[in-house]
Amino acid sequence: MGDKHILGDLQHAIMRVLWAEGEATVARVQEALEDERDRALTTIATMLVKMEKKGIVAHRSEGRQFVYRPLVSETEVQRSMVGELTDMLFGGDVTALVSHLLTEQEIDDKELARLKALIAEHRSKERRRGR
Amino acid sequence: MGDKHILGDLQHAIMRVLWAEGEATVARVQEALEDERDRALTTIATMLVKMEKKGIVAHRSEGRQFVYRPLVSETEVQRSMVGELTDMLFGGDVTALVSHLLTEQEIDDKELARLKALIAEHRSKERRRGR
DNA sequence: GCGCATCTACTACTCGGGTAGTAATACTGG
DNA sequence: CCAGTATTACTACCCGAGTAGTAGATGCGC
Repeated sequence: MGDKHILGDLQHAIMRVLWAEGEATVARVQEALEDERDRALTTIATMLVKMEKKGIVAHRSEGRQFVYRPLVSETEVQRSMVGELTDMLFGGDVTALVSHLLTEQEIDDKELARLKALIAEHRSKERRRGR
Repeated sequence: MGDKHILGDLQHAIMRVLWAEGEATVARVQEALEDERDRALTTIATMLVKMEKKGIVAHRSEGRQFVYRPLVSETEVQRSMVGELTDMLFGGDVTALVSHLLTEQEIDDKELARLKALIAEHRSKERRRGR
């Protein structure tokens, strides 16, 4: 649970397929990833084995092929990885990260407006929850 | 320049020392990192060689020891790594990242207030620049 | 049933981060 | 000048991500 769900590129790409489809065979994963890059079936299969060993996916047999499903949610992975990065780059200070986003990452007025709305919305949500 | 300044844990720890001190010898870096974890001098030295090969630090000789200095700024590294993560986890959508921070990462009222202030400040800055 | 296609299993290799021992070298104190 | 110390150079590992070939098993078409 509280594990480090830090995924590499391919692992994450595979997870995205599984999250989107609920579950998928090796062939299906490969197919879904085909436009991004062409990888051998065995590459996907090997990776899935490693991922299962790590405990982030599981499989069941359907006929003679394996159907894989995710064991961690996208949100969990996001939390892990964003948290990791925030710690590493900003000493765990979330506002420092947001500040960086505002000043160093290109953000246009439209996005800024959405951010403002997000924060306003969040505040009211907090209040509604009785904070 | 536009390179991928994606650093591992140790590399980043070393960079933090160099950023803080401007430049430092191997021994100084090790000393600064001592409280975090005890690593052999040669570990730091080897890493610095690899980092120099990557082009993110450089050294000059002072007597018989090397004095290393950073060749990339902290901001550049933050931009690279935050950008990378934003692409990987949120399809490049910065507002999605902020939204995640608001809903999934624990943010208290004080931080929220600071965020609001940040955004307000940023907006006025934009306006001042004539956007 | 034979042969071909499809799958998984196993094995192997590259690469970069991380860690460190040992060798060579240069300096320093007595 | 000589022994010990500090410092870099070289070498060697381990590990996990990623990539894929080959082998072995299993099902399918005819």
